[in-house]
Amino acid sequence: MQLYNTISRAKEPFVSRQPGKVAMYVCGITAYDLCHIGHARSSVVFDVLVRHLKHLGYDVTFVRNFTDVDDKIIRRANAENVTSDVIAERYIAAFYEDMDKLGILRPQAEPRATDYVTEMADLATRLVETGHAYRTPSGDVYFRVRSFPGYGKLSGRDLEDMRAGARVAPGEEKEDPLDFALWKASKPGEPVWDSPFGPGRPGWHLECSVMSEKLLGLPIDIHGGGQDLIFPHHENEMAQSEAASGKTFCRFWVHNGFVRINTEKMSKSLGNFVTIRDIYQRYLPEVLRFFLVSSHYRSPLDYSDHALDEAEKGLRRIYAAKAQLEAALTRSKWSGTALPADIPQELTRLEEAFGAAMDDDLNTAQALGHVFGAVRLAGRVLEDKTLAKSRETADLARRLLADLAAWGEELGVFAQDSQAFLAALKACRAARLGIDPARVGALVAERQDARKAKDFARSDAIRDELAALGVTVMDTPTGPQWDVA
RNA sequence: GGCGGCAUAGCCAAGUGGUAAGGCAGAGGUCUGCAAAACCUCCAUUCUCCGGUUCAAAUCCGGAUGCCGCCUCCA
Repeated sequence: MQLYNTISRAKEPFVSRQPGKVAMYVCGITAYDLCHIGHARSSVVFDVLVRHLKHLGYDVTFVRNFTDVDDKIIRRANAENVTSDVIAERYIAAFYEDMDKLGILRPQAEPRATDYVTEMADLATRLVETGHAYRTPSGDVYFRVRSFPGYGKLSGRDLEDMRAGARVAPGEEKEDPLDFALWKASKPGEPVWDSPFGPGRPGWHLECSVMSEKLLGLPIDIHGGGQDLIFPHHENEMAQSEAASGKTFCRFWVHNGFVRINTEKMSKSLGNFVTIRDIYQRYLPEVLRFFLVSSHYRSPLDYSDHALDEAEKGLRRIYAAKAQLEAALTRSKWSGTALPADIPQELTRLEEAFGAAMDDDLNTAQALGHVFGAVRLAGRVLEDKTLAKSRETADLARRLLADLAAWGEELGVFAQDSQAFLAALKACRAARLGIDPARVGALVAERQDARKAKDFARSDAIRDELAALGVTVMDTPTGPQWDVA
């Protein structure tokens, strides 16, 4: 497959360091608050990447960390008068709750920074010994940026440009304003560990360097995260790891685009974030996931209720097609009518196109276009009264269902029982719009009585009443069905 | 100030040299008591604007305009 590599700014053919095996590391969350849609996007993007690599036959070792020591966690812990680990545990549990509903597969390892403090101090020690880092009188340890010639190669800037940046303020004890902390001397009210540098705590960038090397070995195949991590986090990780090991740190750097709200980045600092839980109150988790995979992972994605409404409609149509295919297969007698050859050929084309889209830097938006192609194909065949009875149609329907399952496996959608999903969706939409199912049910029954009595004026009047509530009625061979308009 | 990205129909969104996927909305039709759903058909001679390269450009180059991001914690 082709994968866009941030460091080369180009799509490259993905080749793993070891045939058939992929070592992948993604920066996880800092556990200090509930996750928002931006976290959902990042998680879904790398989940889809893992799923696609597995589909291609790779044995994927996926590591995603939890940052459980950090300024923001400490601040929150102090505000609530509890320890940092209480805060971290709380938000890690919340993370799992949110992400499990989104269908995010669990990684092979989920290391926590606090379990690797000794190794982090060791790495800092090595860097000091080799001249890549230095200690300060107050007990901090800084990475010496100018000791690493490649600094800036990931984010595409050079040291002089960065130094010219007006907002880089020199730290009092730093040799260079760009030097960053590997170890911070202890301060009152902060978690503390012993180290060769005295009591303190590790800097943020160190944990990913240590845990990726320890759990995966260098060079790792894929390192992922949001685009906001490119600088300084990933640049610093790479500098530390490569300076210490002399090896390439990572072969493919993959970064997802931001979720925006009113064309601005959604972020904690701007305060314009919507939590995953906010969404779950009004939309099914799978709707959120479908929305997230409906555009390319590197593009900015504008969040709005309207966009989720559209995703919901699209997903509903696919599940409705799945239900229709399943219903068609319940027929007991089949005819020998031949299906026109172009129909299975069209499906073959769609199957190939889906795979090609996924192989092209995970083009899920294009892949989804082919899913809809299959949905239309299913409708076309099932709509034809003669073809619908054909044994060859049954074969095609089974193949379409298998395709939907396989495609859904890669994208992490379409896996639910179709009837259960459609019922849940209906209930969710009714609740969102304040529609009372009992009242609707009574009106539908009343309308059906009127229809049986051929009192169409009355039945149409009831339908208008239902429409005013936001409900549409469908008369099917098995009786009336209603849904939220 | 430095570095980078984006600009495609009413809305969302694929498409990196060969003549504009897909979804939503909309119009007409089939079906239906009428509808809805589903299906069929239609819906960008054109890709922010101005130049240039080329037989050929939404796609490459230069410029303009607008929006966004990173440079500070951030997926």
